[in-house]
Amino acid sequence: MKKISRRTIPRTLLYLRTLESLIKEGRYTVSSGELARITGLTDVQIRKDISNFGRVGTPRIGYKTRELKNILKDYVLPENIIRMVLFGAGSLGTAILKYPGFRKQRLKISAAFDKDKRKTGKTINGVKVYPVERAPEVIRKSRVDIGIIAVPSEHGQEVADLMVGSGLKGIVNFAPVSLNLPENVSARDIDLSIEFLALYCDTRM
Amino acid sequence: MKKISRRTIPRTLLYLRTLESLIKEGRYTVSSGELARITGLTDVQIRKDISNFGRVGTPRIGYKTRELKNILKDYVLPENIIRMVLFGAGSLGTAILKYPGFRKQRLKISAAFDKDKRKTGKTINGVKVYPVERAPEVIRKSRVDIGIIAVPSEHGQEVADLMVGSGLKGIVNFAPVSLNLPENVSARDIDLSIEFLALYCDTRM
DNA sequence: TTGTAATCGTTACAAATTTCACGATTTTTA
DNA sequence: TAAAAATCGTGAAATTTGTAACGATTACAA
Repeated sequence: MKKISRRTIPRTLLYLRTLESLIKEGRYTVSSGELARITGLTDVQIRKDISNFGRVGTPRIGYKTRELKNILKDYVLPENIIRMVLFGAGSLGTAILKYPGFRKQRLKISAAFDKDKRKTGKTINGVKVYPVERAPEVIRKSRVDIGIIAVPSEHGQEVADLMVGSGLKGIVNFAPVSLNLPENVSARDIDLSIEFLALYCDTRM
Repeated sequence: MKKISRRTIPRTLLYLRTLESLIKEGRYTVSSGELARITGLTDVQIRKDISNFGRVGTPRIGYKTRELKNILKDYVLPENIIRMVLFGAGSLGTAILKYPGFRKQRLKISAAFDKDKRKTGKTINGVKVYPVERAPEVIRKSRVDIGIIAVPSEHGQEVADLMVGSGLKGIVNFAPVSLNLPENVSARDIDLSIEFLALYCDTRM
């Protein structure tokens, strides 16, 4: 299995999203050129990315939407559901729990945790909110893959430590703080202020 | 003014965040090595990024936290407040309206818009929710820089068109759909499913 | 059946980004 | 005062990423 370059992965997920939308519209085929117009990337890049996954297109026609979707899925989607847990049932945490886009993807939030006793015990969008103390136990019991940090930044590190201690290997961190993590744990930081300010810089150049 | 490479901008914003935190702890100086340990980047990359902004460090000492902060600010933060508007006052929109990290940065949401008459008229965290029809008028009146899309994906494009029509030059798009935008409008897409799935791929490699 | 147009896949090329290596500078210490 | 230690800044090398060019392939039309 060919090694896939770091940046092609999110692009491939984007192709998948696009293909699913085209399939829903009833489209049977699509060319790299059209995918380029839709996604804002270039046709060459799309062909090159797809060539990682084998010779799958047909000259003069393009790609069969369903076939390409299935091939890409093999590389970037897991066979089973990805189980996630969420820390922090504030407004951001609640928004994540209610996010409708996870259902189609194979993403599922198994449990949520919060420090605040007024929030624990509730169920938000079908997900139970436990007190943080129960996190290690609940995580171990249900084979969780990814943890989400949606707590105030001053508690980010302690929550991260708790996750690492419970065996999680992937963290998505919405708290605007740099986490100190062991080598074998992957993280993805989403700092809204940085996203917005970076966009602002883009508009000025 | 030297041209700053695309990827150094978000890193510079990260340095700024880190410096502000160090300053709050009372630190006067910091070395590239320590910034590297905190942020997870390498010391060379940090020195090289900073060298874009002039010779500001002192050998054997490192960087003065306040001085470096002020210099970086000049390059990546605007003089004035950045005004933003939000489309979609659902749970994600509400979370963005309540996001506490914007206050320290120079980011301010001036107004929100929603289609749903049950949501309009309210005020969420001090921000008034208007019916979408009033968007062009409100945007023009208050010199807005950036628009945020937090509506269901099937309405993403129409909202984007409305934003472009109202003169916005930057869009942050949380809807999992590719927007068709004119050349002169910058966009940043944040698709939560893609973020989570990409992280999952990272954990498997 | 042959020619033509559209599109893919791939090799070579270019650009951007990161890493390396090391000289220069400054503080501290002997 | 001279040597040592720590750190910066930077040109060059290496790597990664993206782009261009173009031959190969296929469907379709004449």
